[in-house]
Amino acid sequence: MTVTRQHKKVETLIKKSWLLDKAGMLFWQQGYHATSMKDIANACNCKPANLYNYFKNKEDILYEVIRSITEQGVSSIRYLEKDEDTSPVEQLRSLIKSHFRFLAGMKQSSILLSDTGIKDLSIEHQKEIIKLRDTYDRILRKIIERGINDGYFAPIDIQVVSNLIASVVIRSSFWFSNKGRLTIDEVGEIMFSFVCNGIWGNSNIYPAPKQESN
Amino acid sequence: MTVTRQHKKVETLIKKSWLLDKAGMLFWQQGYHATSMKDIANACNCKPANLYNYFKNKEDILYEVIRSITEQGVSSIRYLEKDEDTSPVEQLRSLIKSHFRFLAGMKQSSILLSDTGIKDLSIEHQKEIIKLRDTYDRILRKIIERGINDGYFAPIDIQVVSNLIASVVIRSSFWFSNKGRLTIDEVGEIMFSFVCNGIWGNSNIYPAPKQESN
DNA sequence: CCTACCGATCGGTAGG
DNA sequence: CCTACCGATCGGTAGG
Repeated sequence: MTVTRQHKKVETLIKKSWLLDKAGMLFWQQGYHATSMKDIANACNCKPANLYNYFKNKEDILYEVIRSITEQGVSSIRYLEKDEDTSPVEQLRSLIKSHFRFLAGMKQSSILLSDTGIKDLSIEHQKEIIKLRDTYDRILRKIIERGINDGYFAPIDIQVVSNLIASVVIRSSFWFSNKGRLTIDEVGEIMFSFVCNGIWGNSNIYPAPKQESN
Repeated sequence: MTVTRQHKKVETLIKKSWLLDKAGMLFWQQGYHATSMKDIANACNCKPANLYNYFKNKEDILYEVIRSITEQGVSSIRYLEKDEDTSPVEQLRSLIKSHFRFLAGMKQSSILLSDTGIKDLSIEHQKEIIKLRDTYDRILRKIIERGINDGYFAPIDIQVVSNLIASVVIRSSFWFSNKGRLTIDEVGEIMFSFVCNGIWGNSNIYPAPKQESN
């Protein structure tokens, strides 16, 4: 009995995440408001009314889609949070490449959906998503801070520069194409080099702690 | 007679651009599909039917809004196109600061509307907008190319790096706030320094032509 | 620049 | 998971 009930529950969850995947694809392709419950139902081979057995309403579907994407994004770099041993430079490289790999790897350029869709969420749901994003920012800022303290990076404005770095990675998932000249990891490497050295610095030399001479 | 007719025409154009301003604001705040013709009419103190005296249909309004924004954006840096005398470094600084000033200066973070709205345009309209954007990319790439040839910048991947630079500027208009700690020009300066030197380089030294020694 | 109106579609519910 | 149905609103037109 209990086993059967749990089995039912698991099946429902699997089906639910499958529905979310279909809905997310449509939201991304057409936009939230341009996608009707009928559209979603058609993509899922069921009737609109059935969707209400899985979700409270349309906004609830959007929320679950965005939350899932955001959580995955944060998860892709969370392993860096507790690590205090690795050099900040290597951590930054990991963060950039991991996050870019995640963003560019999705068939959907999901970030656009998150950016525009957030305003269609209830205030409570908006807050939850923003809280999740803050985790990402916190990890990035901590790496930069350590890098500055340890003499790897110049004494830059942490707040602004962490935003600049995130901007590069996030926005790049926009123009990147799998069919292009370069692979995800090649672009990731160029991106890391750009963040470290800019367009002036030598792209083959990565930061090492500065000498305390001058 | 002719004078009166022209006068009429001018008045219509003024009214039209006023309507576009109102519509653009709504599209940006709520999204294209979430904004109804009635919403626009209400904001313009008229009836929905009247809007069809100025625009063919709803898509036409969106097109004119996006085209206007994109044209203004390109115009803000077009003065750099023919200039071959100024140093590429100074040109890059100008481009970054001009474009960022434009983006951050609008009450609307209009880039989001352009990004998401473009898919709601007809194919022909999409092509026109993309063509306009190409002008921007071309100007930026030319500056970088000159910078590399003249020895100001490292021999970087022009295509990728120009995308990275544009990403920084465009995405930054997202998180920038007028009520924040820094002014538009201060952030612009940090942005320029970041692009030139990365987080490793000294933020007070800008590129000078490299010596041909090694 | 308006009133009056159109068919189509929307998100969501009742009830099984 | 469905059929049947709801009131509300949509973009757009006719005609003046």
